[in-house]
Amino acid sequence: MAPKRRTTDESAKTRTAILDATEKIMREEGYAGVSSRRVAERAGLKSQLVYYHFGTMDELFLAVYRRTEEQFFAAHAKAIAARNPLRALWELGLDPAGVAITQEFLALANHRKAIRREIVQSTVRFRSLQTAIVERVLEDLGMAGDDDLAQVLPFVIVSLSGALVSEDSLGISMGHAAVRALVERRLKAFEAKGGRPAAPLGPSA
Amino acid sequence: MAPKRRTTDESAKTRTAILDATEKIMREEGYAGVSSRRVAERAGLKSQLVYYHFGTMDELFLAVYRRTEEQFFAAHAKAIAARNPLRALWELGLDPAGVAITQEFLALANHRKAIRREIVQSTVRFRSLQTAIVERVLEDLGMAGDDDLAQVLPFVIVSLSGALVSEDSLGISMGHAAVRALVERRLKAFEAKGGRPAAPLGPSA
DNA sequence: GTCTATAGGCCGATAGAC
DNA sequence: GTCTATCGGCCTATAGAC
Repeated sequence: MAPKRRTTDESAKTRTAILDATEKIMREEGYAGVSSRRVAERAGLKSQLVYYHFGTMDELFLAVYRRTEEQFFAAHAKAIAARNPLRALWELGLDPAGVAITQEFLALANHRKAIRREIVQSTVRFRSLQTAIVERVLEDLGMAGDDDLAQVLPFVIVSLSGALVSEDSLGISMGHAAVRALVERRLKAFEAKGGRPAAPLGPSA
Repeated sequence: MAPKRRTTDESAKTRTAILDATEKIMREEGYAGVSSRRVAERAGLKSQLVYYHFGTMDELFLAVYRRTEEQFFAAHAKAIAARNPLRALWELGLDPAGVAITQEFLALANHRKAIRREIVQSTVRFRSLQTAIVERVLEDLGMAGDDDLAQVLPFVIVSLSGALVSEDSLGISMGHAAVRALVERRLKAFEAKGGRPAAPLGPSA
């Protein structure tokens, strides 16, 4: 088990080294590449220290997840304060580092119960936050009350950006330029407050 | 190594049993749950037979992938022939079975080189097929030549449906109703040939 | 084509010395 | 808090009998 009292001293340095090594391996080789021995090797220490500091591998994964979550939350706070929060959200979703680690944890959630609970909770929490951000944007545009749009926009932004980045990392780029161009037009329409989108996503004649 | 000459006889039955067992485990526990021993146990035979018939675990994964790919291709052929191919594509993307196995293979592609190549190729192939389907729909609507739309629509349809199903499987449903409603409106607009979408995804006043 | 047997490796996790 | 030593388990893959 992890010690209840973190002695404030140099134990924290070891913990951080373990967390860093775990995160790196997840990014480079996926969660399946993480083992106590390989983490320790990366961090330059013995594998048993992983168990001393985190108890089980599940708890290690959770610790990495919580740390990532905090960084993600901070990024959202910045997005709220941005000149165009929608664009900020879009660019946040296009960050390859964020997408890679998020997808690893999603895959992990698919077959580790303890981790699934945590991920479901935090996904809902972030979606709520994003919805709130969008609601404020809509308010500023005098479009308040369109609850559907406030829920749809974060979902679409996150899904599309995630898919783009994910395919990019595999070397697939087919159709990406067209998708980015479309989103760009929409974002500009929102920026030119009150403007109608350049081309509705459907038949127009 | 797998035998070059498949003796047409009962060897094929064993191969199929191994493929079935592998696919089931991937669906239920993810690719990380697949091992020669567990596959064999599921199929009611000895683990060494997996190596006799497929050589390595990588080749086993590839064999399962190719089989899945064929089924997916057949589903696309059906979609082409459907009354509304766009809706058929959307419903194809909402099939939980298809999404689950696709995501497992995508995760696998992230850290198995041999499998990545195959998946990248087939993703591009399917995207091309989907683009062709959409192009034909646009032609019928007298909207031919909008290359951007023909590329964007498949990407959006696949991304959004995939995200919906993926979250559903984790028990997340926040905003899903709104997204489905929006897509429904768009699909209806395409069906009512020439109709304008009910609500453009952006500021309208 | 299927069997038994086995080599050789990495894994999570624990016990106990210092 | 970090070390050495170790247990028991599951893994990929191969050799060789039938």
